[in-house]
Amino acid sequence: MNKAISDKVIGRLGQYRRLLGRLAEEGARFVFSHDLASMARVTAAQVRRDLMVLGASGNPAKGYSVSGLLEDIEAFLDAPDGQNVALVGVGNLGRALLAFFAGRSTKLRIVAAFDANPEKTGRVIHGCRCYGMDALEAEIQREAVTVGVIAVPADAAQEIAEHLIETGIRGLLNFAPVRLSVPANVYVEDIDMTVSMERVAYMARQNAVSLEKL
Amino acid sequence: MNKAISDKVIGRLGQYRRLLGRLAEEGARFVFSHDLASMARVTAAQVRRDLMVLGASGNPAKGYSVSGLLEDIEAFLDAPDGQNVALVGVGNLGRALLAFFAGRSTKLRIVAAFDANPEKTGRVIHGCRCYGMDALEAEIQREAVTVGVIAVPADAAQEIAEHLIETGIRGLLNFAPVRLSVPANVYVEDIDMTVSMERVAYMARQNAVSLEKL
DNA sequence: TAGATTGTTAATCGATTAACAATC
DNA sequence: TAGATTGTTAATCGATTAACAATC
Repeated sequence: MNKAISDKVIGRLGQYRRLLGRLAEEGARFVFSHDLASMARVTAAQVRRDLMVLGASGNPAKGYSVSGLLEDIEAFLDAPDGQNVALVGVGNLGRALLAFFAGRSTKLRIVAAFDANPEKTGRVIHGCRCYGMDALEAEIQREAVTVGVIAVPADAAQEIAEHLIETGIRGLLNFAPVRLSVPANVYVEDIDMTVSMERVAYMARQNAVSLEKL
Repeated sequence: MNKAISDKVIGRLGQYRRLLGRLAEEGARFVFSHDLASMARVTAAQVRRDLMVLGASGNPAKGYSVSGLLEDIEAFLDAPDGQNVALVGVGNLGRALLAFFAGRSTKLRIVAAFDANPEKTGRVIHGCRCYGMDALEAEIQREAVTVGVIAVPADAAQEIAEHLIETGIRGLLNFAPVRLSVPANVYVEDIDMTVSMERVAYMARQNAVSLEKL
């Protein structure tokens, strides 16, 4: 029924949560839509609309309750029992991801890492055990993994994606610079650092040029 | 004058280039819009529109020339003399980025890395020299850096961004999970892995649920 | 030629924003 | 109360897609 909620809204809710967490630490009890808006770089109307979608409500005099909003967003975004994540590819990027997410959240845990290179398997990196590719299916099922992270070279990514989907995974975070072809019931988010870097470079140049014109 | 070109188009052109590079390696001379479309997960009309914006043209009988398109996209996306990039933050992620971009492109080079931790400076990592923060301004000017990559913890990111902007940088790729506040003439692209991971987890759950309903 | 694709305009779609009555 | 914000609908905006004449 809440199928209509787009991934953009989900992303913004994630951002609001982070800001609210910071506000809660600072001891703030209430927050207005425009405060969240300026911190998340969206409009106040957008914030109100997102919170309306969420079913959260505020008060014209005080704004929204920080703790209430945090609870509402958590109830919406998080799986009650958390979700387990598997990482494939323990190269530089893979290890950075393990470090980045280690202990960051109790709801999303990278519980297993996999690599084709035997030198990288059999150890524990940033608290995560690394297995060979032959252990993939068994470990994913044992740990009830629902999210896969692909951090392998471009030419291996499609095969790995198919392998992960076969085990039942329905969400992939893909760092390989290729477009994966997947069934419609699998969500893929691409983080394409090559494209991002090129885009930033182009836009930087445009901004530098427009500066010269002044 | 080509100010109207959005960053979305820039991103797609980057993707087309990658696909075209692969096609060129395979020896393909010509390509139809629908071939590029299926590989880049967009519509054929979208591809034609993007190429029209670029000023490239094709032929109803043969399609587009692979090499011609590559040249056109390069002429559009790349700075003739290349652009230099500076990385700030030589942690796990920073080192992964150095490895990822090392030797990948002759047009975009990470020419200097900076870190506040003296243990990380004074060495060369994946071909890139690492400096202390005090060398930032001098090195950026010496190397004529135009793009900055921020790979520091969230609480240091805003300060670093301001520092980079002071040196004249107009494009930032930000991996820190904060929204940077920057002047309008600075382009920031956020790669927020926390938000991405949460979104994938949510969508994976939705897809798993809709699967159960069948 | 017949059939398919390009180039480009018009129509559609979805998301964002503006607006304002209701509320505190 | 007066002033500001919330909740929500209507208007706007921009990007995507459909459509089709021109072209090979």
